[in-house]
Amino acid sequence: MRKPRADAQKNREKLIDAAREVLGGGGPEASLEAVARRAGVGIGTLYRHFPNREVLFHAVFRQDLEGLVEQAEALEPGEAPLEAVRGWLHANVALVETKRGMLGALSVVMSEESKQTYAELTGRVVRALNRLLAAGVARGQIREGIAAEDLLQTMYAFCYAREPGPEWRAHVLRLLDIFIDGLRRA
Amino acid sequence: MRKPRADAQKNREKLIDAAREVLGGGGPEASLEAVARRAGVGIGTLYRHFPNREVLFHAVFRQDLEGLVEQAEALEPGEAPLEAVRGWLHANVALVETKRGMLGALSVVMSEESKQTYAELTGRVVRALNRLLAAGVARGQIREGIAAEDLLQTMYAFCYAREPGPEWRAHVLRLLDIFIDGLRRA
DNA sequence: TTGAAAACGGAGGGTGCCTCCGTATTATTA
DNA sequence: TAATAATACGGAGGCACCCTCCGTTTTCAA
Repeated sequence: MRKPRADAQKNREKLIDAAREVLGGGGPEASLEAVARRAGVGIGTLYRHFPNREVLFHAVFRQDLEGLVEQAEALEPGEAPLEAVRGWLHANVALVETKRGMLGALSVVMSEESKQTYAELTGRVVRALNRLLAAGVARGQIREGIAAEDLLQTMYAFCYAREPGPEWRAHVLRLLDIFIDGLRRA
Repeated sequence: MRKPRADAQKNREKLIDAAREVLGGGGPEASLEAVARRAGVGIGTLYRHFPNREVLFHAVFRQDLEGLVEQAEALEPGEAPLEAVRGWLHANVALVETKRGMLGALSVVMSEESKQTYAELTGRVVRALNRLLAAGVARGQIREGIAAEDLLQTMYAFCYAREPGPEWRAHVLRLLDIFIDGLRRA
């Protein structure tokens, strides 16, 4: 088993980046040939790396999710742990905004492998958020009895309660901020 | 302004029926050429009647909705008004089941005309349901303070709370039946 | 340096979208 | 009823996209 070729890896990256731009901007229906063009790569190369649209979606989404997870793990409670939480939730809302279309197009059935990957990633997020929450509680800044899952669930509920539109993000963030303010120790 | 041609009207009907079958069964992405074939009509005829996919969706949906409205208006309170309500709600769930994909594909922006049409149809449904509810209350069979809008909202909430799947309909109907049982005068 | 493994690109066959226009059908007029 | 004008029909054709296949090019390792 020889070392993977460098050009293959580079093209893979280029394709994922191109897909993020093209499929994010033009909606999940955008042409895969446009993605290949944007990546400066032949259509055959795209299909070799990603045998269908969905696999490509997953690759983009997984990479973005990983970024978000790392961001969460890098957060330091510092002076204002609640503000750290707020910032991270805002970033997550932004991700939902760009990925909504793609996520809707993902089949409900995932491979065992993807399921495991996602479970692991959300596990890491939950641990990171819980660490921040615990720090806030220890400092007497955040009320007790709140779990990371509560935050995530609330955030997704706000995201999906309203249909996409020009005001969507502002609306979601406003509700979210009210909720976050409610987390402060009275 | 002469009388509309009979063949045109007939083809329009055939196309709507074909669209209901093809787009209902094969999902909203199914080919419009398949719809035309199924209707036994040229593709040009389809496009003359329905300049794009969405207009065709609306036509199918509007017709189904009209059927449901007429069904509601035909209901007689009779001995068991609550059972009449239950039957109608079940029919509505069935409609949601077949139309879910299509509805999702409908653009959020509708013409003023469609909006008015739908508003009028739901108005008629509300009146019909309220009539049944009032009859039930008068007979002492249904608790007071329930409005048609409550029923519709509850039904849609159950429909959209769960993702589509093999158990979807049974699950929705079960929750709905529990709710309806709760409407009985204690 | 060299050759096999790995990856590349894009032509090609299939399908769908939508338009356009010559042909056929229908309603009206005489 | 026959002629005519309005209306509708069908499907060929042009374009884009999907995906596969394979001759060519690049890379890695011996």
